This record gives sequence, structure tokens and C-alpha cells, in this order.
Amino acid sequence: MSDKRDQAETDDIPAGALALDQQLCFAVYSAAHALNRTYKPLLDPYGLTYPQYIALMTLWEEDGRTVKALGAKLGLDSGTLSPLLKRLEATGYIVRARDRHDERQVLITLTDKGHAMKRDAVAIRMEIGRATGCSLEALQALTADLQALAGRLEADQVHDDAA
Amino acid sequence: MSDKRDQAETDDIPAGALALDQQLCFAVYSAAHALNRTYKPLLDPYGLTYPQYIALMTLWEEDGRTVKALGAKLGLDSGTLSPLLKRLEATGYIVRARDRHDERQVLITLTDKGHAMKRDAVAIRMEIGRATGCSLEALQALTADLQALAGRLEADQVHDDAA
DNA sequence: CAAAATTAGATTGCGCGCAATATGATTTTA
DNA sequence: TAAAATCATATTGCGCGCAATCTAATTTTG
Repeated sequence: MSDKRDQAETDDIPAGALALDQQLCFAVYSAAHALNRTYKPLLDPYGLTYPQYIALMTLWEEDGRTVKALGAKLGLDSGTLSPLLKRLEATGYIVRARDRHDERQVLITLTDKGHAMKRDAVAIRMEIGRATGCSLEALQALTADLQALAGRLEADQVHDDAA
Repeated sequence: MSDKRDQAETDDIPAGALALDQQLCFAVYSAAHALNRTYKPLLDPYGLTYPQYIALMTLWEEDGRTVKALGAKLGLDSGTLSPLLKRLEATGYIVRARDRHDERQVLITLTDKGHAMKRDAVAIRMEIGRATGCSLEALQALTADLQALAGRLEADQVHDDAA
């Protein structure tokens, strides 16, 4: 049973089989970093980070959300969002205010500067699109695939919690 | 020129056009986090983080690299790798040693524990594959698309540096 | 050969991202 | 209604990820 082939196999398998999903996880990892690095010089002039920009995006979609609602949309908890939102308030993009009807909640509202950034985002959007060098159809297909992947992974995590 | 349509357009465009690439960047962002969260419970028992695991993967592929070579492969600089590798050494997966022929370089070598982890990675690989719920072909196609995207983004960044 | 320039890593500071915990407000329950 | 449970957010600690800076070793130049 435990002859030389055992050792040989465990040393051989990874070169081929392991490469499969490891390439996927590394590809996602690398693509995320590459996107981050592409956005950085475009956002620096505005004093925004990439996660802060993504948070603004969700506010452009629907203003006046609670921290919890934002967190649900972004997949982030208060440990990440609280300090991030304080910085967005410090740089003047949003205002944080306790909900008068439920003092536990904090409502996030865009300032004029926050709304104005939506317009400048058009130029950023075009630059990113150019940098990807992809057709709109290709980007849409890739986006759909990634959303499906993330959805299945998240569903699987919930499934594990229940077990 | 600056009539009401300007304001109206800038408020209307984002809802449609902005959503395009923003969905892509958000999808990559979310997929990366989802993958990270899926790996976490699988790696925790080994005292490994996801980036540390990725670093080990590249060492399984080729052991004895310098910090710089590892950084080139991973797209990370010494500011990230130095502490990460010190932790991998502290947990016994690798050994760091100055190159005798060029004392500036540090050679990273897998320990027995580091090599052994390669075998346990097979089970992790299968679990990740299951969690994605994707066929091998689908994963390969997605991986190829992401690699192409990352490649174009990185090439574009180099292009900007030259300008 | 000596000075200058380059190179490889390490360190520091800041902003995520997440687990664990704390605090205060609201709701449930006894 | 008072105590217990729940809920929303904030805080702390640790590990990335990256820019900027520092140190020591090597190479290049004069």
C-alpha cells in the first residue's frame, strides 16, 4: 500500500490537478489587485480609495441607507464600514446621522460633493473600460460569470453555517 | 450650454452607463472576497491565511526562489512579502536564508511541513471546486478570461508609466 | 581603486477586511 | 413594567497591500 507510488503520486498530482482551481483563485486574486491598481491613480486626485469609491457607487444607486443596508450590499461588516464611512465623512463626501426614530441606526447621506463625484465617475468609467481593452459584450459576460461564481460561493457558505 | 439638460444627463447616465464597468469591478471585488471567505475555514486549521497559501503554491511549483522572484510571480512587493514570509517561517512552513553568493538576496525554501502541506491541499482543492458548483470547463474558461483581463490591465499600467 | 549608482530586503504608516468584543438602543418575555 | 434577549454600530487586534523610506550589499563609473 504505502510503496513508493504514494509518495510519487502526491508529488505529481499537484503539478497537474492542483493547478486547476488554484489558477482560478490566483486569477481572481490577481485581477482584483490589477483592477485596484488601475483605479488608484484615477481616484487619488479625489482623495478616494477603491473601497470608498465602491461605497459611493452604492449610495448613488440609493441614498440615505443605513450602515447595515450598505454592509449587506457590499458584503462588509461594521468593523470595516465604520472607519471607512468616518473617513468618507471627514473628506466631505457623506454625512452620518443617527436615525431619530431608531437611535441604533446611522443613516448615510451623500453631500453635494458626494453627488458631484457621480459626474466625475463617468470619466473614470471610460478610462477603466479602455484599460480593460475588452468589448462591452465580453465585460458583461465576464461580469455575469463572476456574479454567478460569487453567488454560488456565498450560498455554499450559508449552507455550511446551517450544518 | 449649461442648461437644465446638463444636470439631468449627469444624473441619468450613471444609472445605466455607469453600471456597466462598475458591475465588473464590483463583481471582481465580491468574487475575491467570496473566495477568500470560502478558503478561510479550510486554511484556519493549518494556521495559514489565503495569501500565505498562495505563496506556498508558488513555492510548490518552484522551491528556493528569492523574495524578489516570489514577488514578481505574486505581484507583491517586499513591504507585503517580508512580514508574510516571516510569519510563514514562524509557523514552520518555510526557511529564509541569505544567499551566500549575493548577501542582498534572501532564498525561500520549503520545510518538510511546507512540502507536506502540498498533499493536504488536494482536499482543499476538491472542496473549493465543489463550492464553486462549476464544471471544470467553466472554471477554466473563467480563469482564462480573468488572466487575460489582469494581463491587459497590467500592460496598460506599464504603458502609463512610460508616458 | 574610490565614489556614485543600483539593487534586494526590511521597516513604517495608513487603509481595508474580518473576528471578537463592547456599548447603547429597542424589542421580547416573564 | 422589569429583566432578558436582540439589534445596530463602534472599537480593538491582526494580517494583508502599497507607498515611502532606510540599510546593506553589489555593480558601475570615473
